[in-house]
Amino acid sequence: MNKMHKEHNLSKNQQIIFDIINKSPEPLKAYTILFNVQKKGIKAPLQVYRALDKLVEIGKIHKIESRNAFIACHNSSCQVAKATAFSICEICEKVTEISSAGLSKYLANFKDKDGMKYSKYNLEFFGLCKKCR
Amino acid sequence: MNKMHKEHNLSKNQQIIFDIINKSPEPLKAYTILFNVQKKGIKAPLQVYRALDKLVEIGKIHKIESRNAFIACHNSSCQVAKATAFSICEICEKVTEISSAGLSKYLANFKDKDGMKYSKYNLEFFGLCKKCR
DNA sequence: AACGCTGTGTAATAATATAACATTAATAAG
DNA sequence: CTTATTAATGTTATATTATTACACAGCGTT
Repeated sequence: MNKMHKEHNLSKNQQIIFDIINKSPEPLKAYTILFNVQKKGIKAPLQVYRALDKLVEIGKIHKIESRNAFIACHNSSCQVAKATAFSICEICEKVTEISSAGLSKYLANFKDKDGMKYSKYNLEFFGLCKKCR
Repeated sequence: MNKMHKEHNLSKNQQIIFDIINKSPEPLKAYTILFNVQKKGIKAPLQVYRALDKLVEIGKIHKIESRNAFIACHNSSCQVAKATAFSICEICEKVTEISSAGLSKYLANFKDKDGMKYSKYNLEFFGLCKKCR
């Protein structure tokens, strides 16, 4: 089983929850998702959180830490679940995933005072989006 | 006394809570703080959260978003609570504030695809600290 | 069949954070 | 000094976010 890219066949719950996040124009919170999937038989928070955990792990979605919300990855299947950057509008709360080769290169190579490099990072920029300015 | 910037005279509750965070070698969570200050007459979560909000606002402490925990600012350059960077050890959970002129300059000047600059950012690096490697 | 692994279902509860309202302290303006 | 205004406090209740614990089902491997 030597595949370059392991295909993650999503399970039923994972697929349901991914679809909802993927279709949403804005980050969704866990309990918002729960509310939206109760008609599909997912009744308990844990069912949602388990799917979210897995989806984050495999890079299909990202968690916006400052908002406790989840957004689908649109970076052509972020093999970089480990290197995420977002811009967040402080008025309308619009969140956009930043994909900048320069930025990711800079951060991936960043070394601290002790020369230590890091395996993972999350960056959140805040400001006002075009509309809100 | 060297006053480069406006002194914020902390209120009673703010001072109590800042002292605890400032003395702690590790980030503290709101309810950990609450338990630790109940002997000093602070009884309710809201009293803690209000002090935390204020302390974050004036840059005396920072919130580690991925951990829901608070750490004192030891970086003379970030009286601005607007540009924060941390390294987090995924094993021992040690958190260190990064102060790198290069990094902060790079991020402060970062423009996205639309040429937009941001007023604020928070960056969290993850990896293993020296001890844990 | 027995095992290990992943996923599911359910109930209960823990942990994190805010709303609403009343009061008091500190500061600024007349 | 007095009043207006803002900042901080105290208290109760509640909202929001997330996990623990336990039972079981499906599937591929041994």
